Amino acid sequence: AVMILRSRFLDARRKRRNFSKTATEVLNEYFYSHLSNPYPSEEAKDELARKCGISVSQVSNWFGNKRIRYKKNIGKAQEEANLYAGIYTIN
Amino acid sequence: QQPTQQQTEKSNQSAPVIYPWMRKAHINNPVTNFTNGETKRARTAYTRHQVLELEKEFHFSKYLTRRRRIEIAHSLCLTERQIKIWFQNRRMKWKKDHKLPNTKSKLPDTLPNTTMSTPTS
DNA sequence: ACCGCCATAAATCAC
DNA sequence: ACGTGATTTATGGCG
Repeated sequence: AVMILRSRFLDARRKRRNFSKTATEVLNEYFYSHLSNPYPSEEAKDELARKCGISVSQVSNWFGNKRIRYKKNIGKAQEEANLYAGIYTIN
Repeated sequence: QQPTQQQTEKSNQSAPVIYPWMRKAHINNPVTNFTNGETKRARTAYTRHQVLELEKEFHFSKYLTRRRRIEIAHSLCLTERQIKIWFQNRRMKWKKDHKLPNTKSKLPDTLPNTTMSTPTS
């Protein structure tokens, strides 16, 4: 029983923190301005990671989560997030 | 029940655009969810015992022979495919954990010039 | 034909 | 309780 609790301590996600507001803003801006194909290239991920001060795999996690969670909504509060990209879909 | 509203409001131009990436993928062996009528993909969570054994085996060797894969599949009540995929995923995880988390500059060496301006940690 | 790598999906975990 | 970042099963493409 103790083993089980112990293993949870070692999990990395234990120490989860939210990204900074500016980081989230940068990521959202990219996401919504590429809504037709929100799959950043490796180079784009690199740059986003730099701008946001997070790792590339964190950028990948963010986009993975964002895509799935956007899909699960479609037309809910997603319209309101259109504040980000407006109507200029760069893709 | 008369939604006599066509929603011709100003916020009209936003939502309805559905791009191909938004369509569902991998909707096989679904689990019938009655309460909501939703059809979800089943993702079996392996038991602690299964993971423990797989983890032990991985520590022994990162790659499996066909023979070993069959043995493990039987002893853990998983399919060969599941074992194979578990090891693939585990290798990916190992790589992720094992590579240095910082300074991922893949610049080989042989810097063309010496204008390197203070890496500063 | 088969298997590994990789990016990704989707569900789920855990703070 | 929920939001969100991370992890765990699973797919498909390509080499």
